[in-house]
Amino acid sequence: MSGQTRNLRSVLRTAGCRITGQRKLLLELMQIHSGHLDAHELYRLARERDPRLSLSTIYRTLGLLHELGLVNELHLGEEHHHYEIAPAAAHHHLVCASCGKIVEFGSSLTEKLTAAVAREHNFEITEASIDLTGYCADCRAARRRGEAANPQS
Amino acid sequence: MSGQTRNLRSVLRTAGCRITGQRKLLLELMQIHSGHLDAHELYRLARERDPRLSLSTIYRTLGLLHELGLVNELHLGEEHHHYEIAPAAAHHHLVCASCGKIVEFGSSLTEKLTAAVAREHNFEITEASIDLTGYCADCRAARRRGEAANPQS
DNA sequence: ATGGCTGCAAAAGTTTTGCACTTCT
DNA sequence: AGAAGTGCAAAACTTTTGCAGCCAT
Repeated sequence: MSGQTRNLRSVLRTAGCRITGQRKLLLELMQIHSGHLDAHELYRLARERDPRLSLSTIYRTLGLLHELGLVNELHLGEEHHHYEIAPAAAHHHLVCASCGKIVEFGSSLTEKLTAAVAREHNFEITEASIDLTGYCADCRAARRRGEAANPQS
Repeated sequence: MSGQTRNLRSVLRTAGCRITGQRKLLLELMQIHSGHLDAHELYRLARERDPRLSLSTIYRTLGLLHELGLVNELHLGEEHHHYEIAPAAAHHHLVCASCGKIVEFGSSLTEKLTAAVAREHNFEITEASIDLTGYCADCRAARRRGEAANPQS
């Protein structure tokens, strides 16, 4: 678990940033919940371990990590931002509208797509965000059985 | 111009909603500026014609139109929401990070992509949002000449 | 020791809501 | 007339900022 942690820390250090307890904690939490956290969720988790940690620190840290390219800022649902540790390989999101489950996917088609669009519109593309929404197999099955879908834990 | 307007109005009417002056105005503005407006921009434009119109009405109207599927809610930049009249054919967005220009694109590749992902993950996909960010030809040229990029009007 | 980082509190910005009043049908 | 819609003001919520003190380096 600490291989990736050390990696992230070294980027911070190289950038001339200090490795504080708060930053260590947040980095670790983002890795454990390798998924997609929003600021409040992260705040809640962090305060279980360090009750004095403030929401400003969350935002400042996420902003910093985002600037350094260590985390991505996602705009998935209708609401606020979500963040994820920036993956080495590009990937995108498939969201279940019923239970909120988020599945990551990657596909060679996505690269073909961005290349085609870049060529056609003479853009230099630096970021691609592909978010698909729909219903997962579980929720479709539950719906067929007349059950309510349960939101993700 | 009123062909599309009548179309939108009839959807409202069918849904049992009233056609008020405010709604007519907002619908018309969204069509004239067929592009991607945020709530404040729309508010500003609307008040030029009806200075009493309130921001709540903007949000309530956009929410209503969104529910009826007449407008899409976009989460392009980092900030607040943008809205656009829902196009008949799916299209997606290419945003210049320098001048803010938004280009719409559609591609048969996008449909292949969603179909492939749906099959692979056993999802029923209802919405696809593909947003590419980068630099347009103009801004790249300006940068080469050492000029600052001008934000879009 | 010193400058970056944090917590706190307050502000700024976006979106929602309660309520009295207006207006479409 | 009656219900849906609106304006206004206030609240809720997310995110940012100023500042005094703290702590990695």
